[in-house]
Amino acid sequence: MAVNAANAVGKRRSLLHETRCQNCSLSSLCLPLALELEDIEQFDAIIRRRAPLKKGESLFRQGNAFNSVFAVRSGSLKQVTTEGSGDDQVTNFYLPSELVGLDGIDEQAYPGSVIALETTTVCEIPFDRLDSLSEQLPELRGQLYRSMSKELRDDRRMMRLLSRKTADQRLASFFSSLSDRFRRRGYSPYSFRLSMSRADIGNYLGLAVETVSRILGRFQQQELVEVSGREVNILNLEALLAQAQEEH
Amino acid sequence: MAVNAANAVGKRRSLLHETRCQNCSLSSLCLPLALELEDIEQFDAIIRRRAPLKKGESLFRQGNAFNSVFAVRSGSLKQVTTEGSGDDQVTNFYLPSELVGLDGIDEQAYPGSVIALETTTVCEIPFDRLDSLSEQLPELRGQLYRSMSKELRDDRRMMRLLSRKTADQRLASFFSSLSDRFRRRGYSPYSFRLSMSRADIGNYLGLAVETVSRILGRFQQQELVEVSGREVNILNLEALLAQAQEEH
DNA sequence: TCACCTCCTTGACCGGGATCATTGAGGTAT
DNA sequence: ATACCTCAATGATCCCGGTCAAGGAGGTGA
Repeated sequence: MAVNAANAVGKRRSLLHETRCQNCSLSSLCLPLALELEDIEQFDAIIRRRAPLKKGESLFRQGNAFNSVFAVRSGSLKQVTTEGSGDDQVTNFYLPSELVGLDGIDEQAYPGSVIALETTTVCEIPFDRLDSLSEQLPELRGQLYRSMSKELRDDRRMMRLLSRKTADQRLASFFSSLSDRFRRRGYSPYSFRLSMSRADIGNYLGLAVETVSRILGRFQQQELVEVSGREVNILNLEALLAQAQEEH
Repeated sequence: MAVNAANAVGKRRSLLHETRCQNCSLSSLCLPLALELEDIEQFDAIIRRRAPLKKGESLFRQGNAFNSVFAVRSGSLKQVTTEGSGDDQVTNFYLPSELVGLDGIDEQAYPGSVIALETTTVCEIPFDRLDSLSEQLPELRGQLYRSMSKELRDDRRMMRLLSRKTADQRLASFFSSLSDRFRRRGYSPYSFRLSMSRADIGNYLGLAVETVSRILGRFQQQELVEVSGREVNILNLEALLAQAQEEH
């Protein structure tokens, strides 16, 4: 018992240290992006630390009351919306520094479940506190507007992908986009591990799993990528980008 | 000349009268939704009146610098994004009270052109003024967050439509959604005029024009709707809704 | 009134990707 | 090891909706 208490204290301390915005390697991408050091402290003060989620655990479930948005700190998640009986739709993947839950503001409930694809840590940001802080900090407010606006833009891009692109182009886009997101986060844009299954990818891109498999095979023959299970090696990023943007 | 000047004054006066938020029949749907009367006046003060757009004229073009968001006052518009050479994509239709341009905040440029589908009037809301006003008026800020959040949610719904629904379901959804939007605005949910062409509808829904035509034909045979040119009569809204939501 | 648009409808055909079915491969508990 | 399970790859078949082609239909200007 005494040991447990000591552990708990030690754990809390290191957790606090690890998770202060001031020390966070993601701060140049995350919400506090535009803030001065002293403002970051204010922002930091409203953030709640969360125990890491294990693979498959949900951050929240569809329909849960909306209270907070979350910034991904490490790991990754998927957003899944269920309509009717068992017809799931993966509507987003979230990587570190990205904001989860913004689409719940309007109806004060989350419109989809968000599920960890691997061990994942997030920062919880109670929305009412964020809102009132954004009253005092115009930069924070601006950053919040920008985050939502960017998500809108990304959504439009996704719609274009879903309504106009072939299966090949969809996968090429998907890998290009992942590559770019990893690059921005300081990881290798050429070599990474997919945290989502083929089924998730297919569902997200509006394709059958079989199609995903087949096209990955084709991409390997064309020596665009090298895929082994969930390990991805991009061999020819330019060609992949070209594929992705090709006219029909 | 004198006559013209008199006309101009008269016109301006009536325009002012017509377009004050306090008198606007849309205020219960529009941005000032949550505001007290005196706050509405503040909000009203930052709004710029615009000359009506004629059919086919653009409110702004893709790539134009972002300065304002716009609230539709009457008429309707489409948002079109062009990528590469000539490959247009209709990403949205806007009806009265809806906000246009929110997806331009992030990159300070509009990601698509917005074009009037008929004679259309809009209220221009300079974003920097809106932002600073939102600092003083928490309700306005909340409403702005909600608007963006709602658009995110609608986008997710659209993605689901594009990636999982059959052509029939897409058109059923489209008509249901239009019907609902008209109802909320106090128009008949059963009988309305489409301001967009079949080509626009097809493009928006990710379908060929021919498919749109054929399915409209089928819907008429099934006595779900009655369509003559752009006049629509919904005969069986329940069945249409059922179609739209059907599992696969 | 006629020619000329643009928009819409309808028919015939074809292909990309879904679906169904089987096999392989990796991971884990017994 | 073995059995079991989930995930991925591959083959065979089918069908929805795209594409191509050819008319209507309505609107507009000379």
